[in-house]
Amino acid sequence: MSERPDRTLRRFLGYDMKRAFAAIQADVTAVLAPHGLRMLTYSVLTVIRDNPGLRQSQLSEILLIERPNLVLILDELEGLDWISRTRARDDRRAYELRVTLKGRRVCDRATAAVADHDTRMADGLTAADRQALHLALNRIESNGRSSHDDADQLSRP
Amino acid sequence: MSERPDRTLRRFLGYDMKRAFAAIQADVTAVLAPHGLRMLTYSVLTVIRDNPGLRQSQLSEILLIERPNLVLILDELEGLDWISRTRARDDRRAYELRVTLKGRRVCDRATAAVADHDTRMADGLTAADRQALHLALNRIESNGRSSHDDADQLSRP
DNA sequence: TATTGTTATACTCTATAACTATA
DNA sequence: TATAGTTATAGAGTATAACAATA
Repeated sequence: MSERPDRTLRRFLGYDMKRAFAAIQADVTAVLAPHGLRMLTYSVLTVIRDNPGLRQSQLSEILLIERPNLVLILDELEGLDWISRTRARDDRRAYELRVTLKGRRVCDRATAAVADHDTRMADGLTAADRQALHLALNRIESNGRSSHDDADQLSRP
Repeated sequence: MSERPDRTLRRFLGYDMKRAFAAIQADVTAVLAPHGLRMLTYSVLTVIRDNPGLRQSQLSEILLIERPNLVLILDELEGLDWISRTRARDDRRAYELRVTLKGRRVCDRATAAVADHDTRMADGLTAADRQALHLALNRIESNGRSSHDDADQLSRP
């Protein structure tokens, strides 16, 4: 086996990103576990915390989670009494999502732990490096959205 | 719903990375599909192409794929006659992996397509931006490995 | 007729234990 | 006894179709 056995793949941003993200995911999963959360449940809880009264369909769009998959995650959080679903007065099909007092405590502690984790993962990067990384990642995300939109346009002319 | 409903999560590199990687993954999956490949099968094929005679356990370590999961991927590639498994002469437990002529053509065409995709996803980034991004991602991957090693040390003092 | 939330289902990727055959 | 490859299996995460209640 040669010195850099994945040299062809290492030229691609996607490959480096998959590996860097796998490292982050493993670490943040371990960080969240003691709080009773996973990446998905944590991000759902946090977005509801930031947007009281949010509907499930809105949450689904924000976090790019299909509505059917969101139902189970919300069932879990509701079962723990960390969020509440209350029927919307103006549209009785929809639920308004809110984080309970208990859920707020869990969410805030978890956010502190995740912030620590994030700092650790960025060790060796300057503030400018971090900022540039955020910008580059946002650019890539947006490039992906564009090419997806293009495909949509092509398939429905 | 507020203007930036995921503002808390957007502060974290992991969140931006998950979204950027999801965009890349969706795009590269669509790019590879016409070649009969997925991300996993493509990366396996490419690493074998770069390292003829590689053993499955080595491949497993390089790509961070558990050996049992690799077996099915190799079965698939072997079934397509894109790779060959031949018993090693010096160790009759192991297989030597090689890409067939047919597999080489598929792999090279796919690599050209993935290179295109990679360029598209990096649209708007300068060569220096790209270079910095590679370095930052490698740094994060390595930070992840360190914290994992630390945990290992702690659990076996 | 369209939308909100839901159920059922299937597919991919990942992870672990236990087996076989060789070493 | 240890290692290489394999089998079986289970768990996440993700995706789509179809349904009931409501708009």
